Amino acid sequence: MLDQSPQLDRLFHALSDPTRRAVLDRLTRGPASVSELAAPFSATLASVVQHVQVLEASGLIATEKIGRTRTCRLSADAVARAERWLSERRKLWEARFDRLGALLEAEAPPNKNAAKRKRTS
Amino acid sequence: MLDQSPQLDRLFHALSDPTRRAVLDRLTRGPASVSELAAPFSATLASVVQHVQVLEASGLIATEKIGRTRTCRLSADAVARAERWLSERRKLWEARFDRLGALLEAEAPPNKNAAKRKRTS
DNA sequence: TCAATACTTAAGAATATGCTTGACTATTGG
DNA sequence: CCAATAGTCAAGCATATTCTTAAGTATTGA
Repeated sequence: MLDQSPQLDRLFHALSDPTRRAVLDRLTRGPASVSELAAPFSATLASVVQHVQVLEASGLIATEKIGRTRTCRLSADAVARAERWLSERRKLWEARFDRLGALLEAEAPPNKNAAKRKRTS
Repeated sequence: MLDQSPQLDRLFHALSDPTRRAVLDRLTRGPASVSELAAPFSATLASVVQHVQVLEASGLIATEKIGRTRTCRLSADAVARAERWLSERRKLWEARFDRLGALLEAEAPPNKNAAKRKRTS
């Protein structure tokens, strides 16, 4: 299994900002230029350009510059990737929960091998 | 529709760190104490405590202190909430993509009302 | 050609994050 | 009681993030 950490880092970090999520929301209604994305916000164009760069680096959107305008569009792939990561964990957890059952769960003895050291470097 | 921005901020921010995601992974295998969570990492206990606090504030995990040990467990609800947010956007996007079709999509004229000002405050 | 448009880049300031060390508190086993 | 255990808290530090302003580039329409 390859290490997809940096990619997931960028993906979830990109999603953690409300302005960027609003940009994604706008893009679900279709492609838009950077200026169009900036219009609804109390933000300078430069600021929105930076958000767009973060979104593009995360893979959540793709952009294409034609003439002097840059058109941005959502990339369903990256959204699906983040969704899948979450889905896998939720399913694992729910499967485990189902196996044990609520009653047994309530009295399950905690794992016994505690950490012996402060660091593991 | 209530503003769930701060909650989603915390949720995705919590997911954006590899150590925290590893902690979540560990917790899909069952509850664990803070020391047990710290054991696999090159991190001090204090550092892991801080990550646990971030995860708890995001709602992704719940913790309970019994005696001197704090037991952490995954909260499927929050995971499902993040998953749902992504799923909604992906579906919107895919639905739109399907409606237009790949061919029409390739020549769809971009939205015409461009931004006229730098700020909207 | 020339001014407006649509970014783009750079630099700086304010704030947030993540990590470390060190001190401190609460429990627990002997 | 006492030492070890499991965490907790508070600083401090380095880096990252986000926003702003200002200046610069590439296109486009008249």
